[in-house]
Amino acid sequence: MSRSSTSRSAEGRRRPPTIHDVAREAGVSRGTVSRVLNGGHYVSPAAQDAVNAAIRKTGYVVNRHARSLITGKSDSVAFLLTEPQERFFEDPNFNVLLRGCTQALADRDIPLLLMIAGTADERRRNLRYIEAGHVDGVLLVSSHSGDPVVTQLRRAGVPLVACGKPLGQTSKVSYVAADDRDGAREMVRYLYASGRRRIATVTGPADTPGGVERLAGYRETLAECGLPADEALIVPGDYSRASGEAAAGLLLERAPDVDAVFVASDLMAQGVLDTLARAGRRVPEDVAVGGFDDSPAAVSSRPPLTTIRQPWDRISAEMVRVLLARIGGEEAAAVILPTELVRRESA
Amino acid sequence: MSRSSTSRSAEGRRRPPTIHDVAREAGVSRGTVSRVLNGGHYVSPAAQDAVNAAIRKTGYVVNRHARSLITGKSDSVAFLLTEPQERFFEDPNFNVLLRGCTQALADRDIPLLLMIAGTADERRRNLRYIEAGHVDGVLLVSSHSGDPVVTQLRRAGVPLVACGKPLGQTSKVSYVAADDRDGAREMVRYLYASGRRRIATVTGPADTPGGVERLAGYRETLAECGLPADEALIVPGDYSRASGEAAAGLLLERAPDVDAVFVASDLMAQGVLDTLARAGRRVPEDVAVGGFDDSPAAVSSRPPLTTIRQPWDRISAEMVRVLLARIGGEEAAAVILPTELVRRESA
DNA sequence: CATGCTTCTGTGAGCGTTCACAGTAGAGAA
DNA sequence: TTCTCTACTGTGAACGCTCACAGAAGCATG
Repeated sequence: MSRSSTSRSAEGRRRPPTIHDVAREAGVSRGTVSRVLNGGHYVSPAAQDAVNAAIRKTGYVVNRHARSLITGKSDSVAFLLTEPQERFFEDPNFNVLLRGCTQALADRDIPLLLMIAGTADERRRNLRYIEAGHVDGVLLVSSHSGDPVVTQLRRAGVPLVACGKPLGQTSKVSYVAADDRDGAREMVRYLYASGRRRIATVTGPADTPGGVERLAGYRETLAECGLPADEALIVPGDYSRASGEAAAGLLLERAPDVDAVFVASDLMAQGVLDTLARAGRRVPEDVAVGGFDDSPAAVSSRPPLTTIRQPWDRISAEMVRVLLARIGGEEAAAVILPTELVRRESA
Repeated sequence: MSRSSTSRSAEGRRRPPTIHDVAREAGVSRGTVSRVLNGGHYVSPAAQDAVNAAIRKTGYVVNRHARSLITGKSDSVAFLLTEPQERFFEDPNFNVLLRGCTQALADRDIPLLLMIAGTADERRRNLRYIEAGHVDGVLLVSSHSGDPVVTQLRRAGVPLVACGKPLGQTSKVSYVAADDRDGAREMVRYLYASGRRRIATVTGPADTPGGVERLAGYRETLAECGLPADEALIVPGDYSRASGEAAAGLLLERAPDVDAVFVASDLMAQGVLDTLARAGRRVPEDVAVGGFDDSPAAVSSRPPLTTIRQPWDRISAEMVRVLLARIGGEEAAAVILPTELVRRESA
């Protein structure tokens, strides 16, 4: 029972106080301290105060490992990114999402483990870690369909919330997404309302929900406005700036009379602007350009982009909320959040 | 001793196998399994094989909480960001750094906890968590001096590695940084060599190592080249694009004959380019512009930026290496990594 | 006065590891 | 033979917490 100083690091960290120390200090038992720590039910006010005072005095902080050992929960969640790394770098949305989630979790005192699974090997390793129960749940960012991670996590019974609707999932999995389709409709309607009649689109990848939904919204709105469906006006992209440049080139070739482009991401829209500028088309006079995301790129491009704002702050907050509910035993849920048209100079 | 199925989540996760199950399966004791898990010293080859087979068969994964409880180590590290949030969004370097660290840690099977401490309240909370010993060490990203976090962590004896030299630290703290001063010298020398004689600079904040060192390199090189030190040519910035725009405006006013600008970050350089374009100055014909960082912004700006590449991949790898060494008991260390001039069109 | 109920408190057990220690077997030396 | 040394193995005791349970009050009800 030696109480001798047990230094642990090179710098000499002291042994932190345990629940025992607090109990002794407060003149109560471990059980009572534990009850105070976990909500204070069935604890007398006097004991409450004594324990709280003792906690302050001793500087006690609960040992999460010991707690987790017995509860079987880790009180932490993973933020799992299964994108090829370029996208992580290029796409500013990830930053916003990541920060939002970190924040929302921090408010509940839950640490976030960042996991990046670009390669198959990394995926295996991270899955192994997650399936071992080292995290209570997973915030998944992986827009591509056919991602084996979703099915694997579901099979393992790990609570999961995806960002964006996971395509090709038979059974229900929780997700939070912006209303891509409606956002696209709003933008195309806006372009139409401002007098444009040859409205093209640069789409996202066909295996991402954003790619699919935004294109669908585009098509619906054209029909709604009585504009002919012209496949020459639909050019595929992959969300990268370079693909936007290329798509615009193709578009000018196939449909030189184009007077508006709805681009499925701001980054691609930047590329489109570059190409249009090189081709001598003025924006928005000759061609109006609408983006999607309202990322920092939208403000910094010349001219600044009229775009559809995705409510990333709300998305991250909702992802965390839904995940925690799911961990708490609630059923899977889908949350669709409204988007908003932001008018700048490009359209 | 009931072995009944203990479902833990809504989905019904089964109780994972323990070291006991492995031991039974392999026909050895817990101790032997534990030894295999921890390097396999003093274990017969036969036992080794039996245990490994049993691990594969049972799908055993060590319970880190139980291990941590007894070892007193968490086998995880924190990535602590103490910047105001805008910078996190704007600065693409953070992304690269974050990914690099995650990767380097993943290779050693160590999870990374992401912590963001913009406000004083967040700082307090995160420090509390860290000081409780929930992580073995901290990767600190906080360039501003006078950051109380550094001192506090040092006092608590938490192993720590900073990104960039922490200013105003009396005693030694580990850090990894690019050779800012030398990078600045190389750029200014390059501008001089290409015939420029009125070389201005837009600096970073004076309370960041990058701000201080890059300015010092600039001054030294001017002196070296025999150019007069003209304070009108030195304009302060804060690394943001907007501050670059403003700085360039001020500069054109104070020194209209400027023929080159060394800008302490690519982001600010973008702002400088904007202002120069609006003022009708051609780049690089009238004014050469040199950036710093070689961030994605350098490629996407018009014209693409000649800049100084910071070896972020190596920086993150070194940060992790140094931190783990420090956790292992080694002394504090400073690592300075060389930069590299990247020639593009702006200079 | 016994009985039940509610509120509060303390205690032992056990979560899954590692660690220190005690032991065993076999090889080589005295 | 006996002793020592090395290589290996098993066992109890922690680590710091929560949980289930047992019990002690206090108060109303029969």
